[in-house]
Amino acid sequence: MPAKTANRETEEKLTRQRDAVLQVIRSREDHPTASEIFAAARAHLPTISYATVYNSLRFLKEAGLVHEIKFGDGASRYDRETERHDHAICNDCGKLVDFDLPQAAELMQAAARKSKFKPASVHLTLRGVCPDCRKE
Amino acid sequence: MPAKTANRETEEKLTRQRDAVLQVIRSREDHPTASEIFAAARAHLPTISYATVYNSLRFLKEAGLVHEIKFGDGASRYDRETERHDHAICNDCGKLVDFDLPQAAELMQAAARKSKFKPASVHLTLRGVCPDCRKE
DNA sequence: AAACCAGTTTAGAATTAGTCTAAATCCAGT
DNA sequence: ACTGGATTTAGACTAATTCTAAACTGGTTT
Repeated sequence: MPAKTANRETEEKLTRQRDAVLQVIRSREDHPTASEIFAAARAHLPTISYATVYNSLRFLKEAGLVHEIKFGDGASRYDRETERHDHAICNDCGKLVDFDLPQAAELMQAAARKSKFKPASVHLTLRGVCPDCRKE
Repeated sequence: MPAKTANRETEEKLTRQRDAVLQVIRSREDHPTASEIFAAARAHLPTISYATVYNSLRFLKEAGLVHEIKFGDGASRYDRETERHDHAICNDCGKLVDFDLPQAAELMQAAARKSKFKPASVHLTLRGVCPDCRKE
């Protein structure tokens, strides 16, 4: 799947700083925190500030170009994958992996029935042990 | 379902402060934050400190008497329900509701297959609009 | 009962993630 | 070049939580 492209209006507002932040996220397989993104963006744009990283993340999120993942444990993480998907977290090493459960639509209906909410989205989190940690 | 009772060892260590925190959580239908618990516990035990509330919450969590819910938005919330269950969050008013999806065990297997993790637990989050907000 | 000790509580300092503010800078249109 | 709105910057600020070190408990031991 090719990376989502920005629409006209978003593209016009994609300043050097915002683009640097976007490129950092797109260049990584993992899910960096704001502070990791800040460090990596500095390598390209040495004067970029912390606040600008946060501002850029908000902008990119609202434009639908990146996805924010919040788990209780510390800082938000950012994901280049913007389609709906689920997450697995390793209880040993903390690794965070994306996957997609195709039955999500049915699940959402089932959850809506149980809770009486009008459904908008569902998200599933698996906790367990990742393949690497399992070997040891 | 009756409230889970503490085992012998836990019961011995259930100091006045820890018990006050537990009673606050058990007395509420909703999911209070640490600061709400602190305020309520002070009503019974005027000298209890913030740090003790946090220490007590950690103790109770480890003893399996309360459950911590962390969503990205601000403070952790605490839940008297300690059995596995899912959550629905209202996008309008922020209300947090418990429910249980009986197909959780199958879901966990499906998620484990997709992610290649050794599964330990699953948790599902529905976002949508709660019945109250829907009326308006 | 005085001394002791491990565990607990207390108040406040420290830490972390993220937001806010106000001044400086940038850039498109005149 | 000049202006105005949006953006960036550095640093102050806030909120949630953890840490620290001293004081306090309550149950033994002498």
